[in-house]
Amino acid sequence: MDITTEKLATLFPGMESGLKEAILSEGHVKNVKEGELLVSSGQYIKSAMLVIDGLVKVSREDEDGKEFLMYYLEPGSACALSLLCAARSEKSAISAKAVSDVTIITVPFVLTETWQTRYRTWHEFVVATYRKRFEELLITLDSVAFKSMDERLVFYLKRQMKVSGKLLAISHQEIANDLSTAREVVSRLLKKLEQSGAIVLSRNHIEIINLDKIFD
Amino acid sequence: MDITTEKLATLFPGMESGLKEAILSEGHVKNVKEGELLVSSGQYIKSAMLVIDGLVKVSREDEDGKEFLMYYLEPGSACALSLLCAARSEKSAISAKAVSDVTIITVPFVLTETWQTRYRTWHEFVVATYRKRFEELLITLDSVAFKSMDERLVFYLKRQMKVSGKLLAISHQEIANDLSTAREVVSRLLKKLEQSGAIVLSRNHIEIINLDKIFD
DNA sequence: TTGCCAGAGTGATCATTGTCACTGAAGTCG
DNA sequence: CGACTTCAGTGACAATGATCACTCTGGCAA
Repeated sequence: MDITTEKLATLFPGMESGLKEAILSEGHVKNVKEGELLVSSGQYIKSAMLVIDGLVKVSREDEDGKEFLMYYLEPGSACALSLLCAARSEKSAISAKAVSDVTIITVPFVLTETWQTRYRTWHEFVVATYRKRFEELLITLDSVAFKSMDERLVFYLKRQMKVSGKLLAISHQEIANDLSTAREVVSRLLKKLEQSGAIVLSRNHIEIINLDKIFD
Repeated sequence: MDITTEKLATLFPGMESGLKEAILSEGHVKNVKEGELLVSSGQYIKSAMLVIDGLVKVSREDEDGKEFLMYYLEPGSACALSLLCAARSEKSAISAKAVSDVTIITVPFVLTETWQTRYRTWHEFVVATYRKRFEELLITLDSVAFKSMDERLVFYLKRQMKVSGKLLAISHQEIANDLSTAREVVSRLLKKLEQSGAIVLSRNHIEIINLDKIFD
């Protein structure tokens, strides 16, 4: 893929032009096919990653393989983890997976560290990224801590709708993984939502009609 | 309380001396009594807060008053929230409470923003703080997402022990709040821990004997 | 076409947690 | 010393979610 300064300007509006040029000249463009992992659990990260195209799903995994959706990264966002590099974690770890075909730019940390002082807007970008991820993580935490499964499912479907529209090509099993529960539970709750008219179920996909009537 | 540059140097080892002087001259020292709130839920934050003395408990609250322990702030740490200022949040919010008598230094954001460029070590401190809180939040999230109540309780007691020693002056109700569950549940599980010899229960306090035998 | 398989639906049952309704027990303050 | 209040213990029961054991269905491949 060909990435221009204009493209970067649209994705990262606040950045000064010198920084954008540096990203283009120093960064490595990388394409990742749908379904592949950008970061697998337990791996060391030594580059910052900027999402240019596609959708990235960031999950947490525990020691025995259970996983858990944290948030999605859309074009114009960076992987905070790559920035914070929580690498030496003991038990649980993080994985990033391409939901669609994805294009990213990677920049070694050695370089981004020098950017911190050289480019004011890089620093701003890093702090904004932290803030954004922190907030998303808090929202995720809220839903786990305070909500029951049916509410969490509705919340999940709303989030899915935001990133991929009203027609979701996703299996019950996958939803169950993201919510860290069992497929049967998801099936039953989806059935209830269908009966209430909020969604329509078909094999391998779910059509969202209206989730707003459900709760709040 | 009298705060010297030496005191700051011990608490914030990495900081350049100019920054430490700036903190002393520009910051406001504030004492908060045990049990009082530094930040109450839903409030706007317009200053950074550096913890000098005492222990601060940071919790999340949802719309109907249920709360939830996020992490503790010890001397030498900053409130990331004050740095990220997630103020405009809709439903849930954050509160910070003094567990013991606390001394903090507050610095208006207007000032800290200029520090970002003026003092390299301030920027480093901010990023390190983000990273630290993010990791702690992830660990909290793990325990909620993957663990059952008895495991979470043990995890909680271990964390308490780290911040306040083997003798915990805390009621079952308070533990229940922190874990976002019911007092009865906590009572029952504590009883089980006592029977297994891991702790000793008394009125208004819990003595920790050995939590290591319990789970891994 | 037939057979196979992954995804989905469902009932039965169990374990965990939440809720209710109490009883005691230990301060504490007039 | 009562009278009150707060904290803790406990049994009974409800509700939620996890697990097991199936069946059913549509699509794909041999």
